[in-house]
Amino acid sequence: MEQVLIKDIAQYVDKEVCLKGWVRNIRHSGKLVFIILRDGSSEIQAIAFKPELDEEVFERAKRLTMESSVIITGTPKQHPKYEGVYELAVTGVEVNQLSEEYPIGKKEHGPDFLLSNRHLWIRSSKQWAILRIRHTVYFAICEYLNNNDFFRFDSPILTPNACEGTTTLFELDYFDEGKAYLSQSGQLYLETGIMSLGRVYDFGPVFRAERSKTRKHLTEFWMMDAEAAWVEHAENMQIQEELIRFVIRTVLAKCDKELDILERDKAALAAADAQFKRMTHYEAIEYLRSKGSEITHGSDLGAQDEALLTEGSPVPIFIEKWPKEIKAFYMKRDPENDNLVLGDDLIAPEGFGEIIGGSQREDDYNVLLGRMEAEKMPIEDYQWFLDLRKYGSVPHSGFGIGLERLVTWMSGIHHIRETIPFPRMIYRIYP
RNA sequence: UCCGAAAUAGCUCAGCGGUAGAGCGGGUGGCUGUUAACCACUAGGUCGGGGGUUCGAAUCCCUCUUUCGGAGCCA
Repeated sequence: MEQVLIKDIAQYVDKEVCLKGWVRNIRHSGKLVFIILRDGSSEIQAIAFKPELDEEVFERAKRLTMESSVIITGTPKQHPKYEGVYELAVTGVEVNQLSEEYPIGKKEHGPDFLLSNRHLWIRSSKQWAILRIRHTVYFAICEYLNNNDFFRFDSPILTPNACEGTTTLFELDYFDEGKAYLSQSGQLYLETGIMSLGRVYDFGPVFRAERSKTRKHLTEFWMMDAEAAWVEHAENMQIQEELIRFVIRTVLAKCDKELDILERDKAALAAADAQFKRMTHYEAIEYLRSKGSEITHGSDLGAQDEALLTEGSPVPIFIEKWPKEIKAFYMKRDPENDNLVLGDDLIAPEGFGEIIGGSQREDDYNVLLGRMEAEKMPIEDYQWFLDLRKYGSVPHSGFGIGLERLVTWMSGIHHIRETIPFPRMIYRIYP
């Protein structure tokens, strides 16, 4: 008998098949047992009817518990009430392992309990949907980049120095070489790659020892950094926009069922696939002040400001040309205004906040050295980075996307902690 | 780190000075169409730890611990 996945069940109507999976829920009604079986690919209701089964098989079905692993044989049928829904008329039940009392019940649970049981929580349908969207977003990003001449260029996770300041690094002992740090961004290494491959990206975990406690922060998260030679500020934003719009389209096309499970507003997501707005930092501050914000020129945007800015906008908004004081040392000066840098942040609509930070990079040796000295950075540690401006420097730009932030937005969920299998937060490292 | 909230059955919570409660989950039984199924019965608690007030504390006060929400920083 053929073993099949539940997602393919429609192709096997009236043919006896074998399904291997777990019991999501079970209900009895006298001579009937209803088993919700899930197998990773999807779920189906299996029905054991006493008069049609051996006493022993029916008893086994009746004794199943939530999350037991089972091998069920049966015949797929069209559901008597719902068109396009299939159920399985059970012919055989083999218990692989009978689950003990399962901790996660059918009623609501608190976040502390669920996070402590994250290893089991991921089986729940919403978590299943989010993890599948994460998978889709991850590969959509790679697909777009691969199709646009970017090459995968993996940055190291163990690094001898900081990318942007030194207050938020996880520190560890590295043999006799002194301290090493967990990477908080692969960007500086990525800049070396463009001189070999032209356009490159990395995608992996990065670490920030910030004592942040919000629904948008993790201490370990996955970031995609992209970097391209000969690309300047305007084109950099164009690439970001095309990439994000490609991700939106891919998620809408491939994750319809997942979005339904999460009750995501798909129309809002589809509406974001249109020309993104662009605002300078100065314009953004003016706009926010006109809306009643107390924010001043020269300040960074707070969470409330980001929400206020995107309120009523169906599309993401680029904030570009930032005051140099509040942005990183490696960003290139705006040729039109020496006080500004050619950086851009992309703010997602619907209050999901910043999902991309990017910039054109400073490519002049002396200007860059000046910035680094002004910030009292240890120049000797960054000699390799400065070398890039000595040997065939080119205008170049890049950006970083926080995978979990993007998945939070796509999924329309409240908290970033559900977008990664095992979230790492300031007060949580188990399981 | 700062501000706020919470901790009672395995889970979600009610009880807020006078005998420890419900729903879900567990167990036993019933039901031929259930879909967070339903119905009956049943087991299950050092009320986060410590100290205090009181004739009497889950309840009031102090303290510690843990967690949650928010801020700052950022993706």
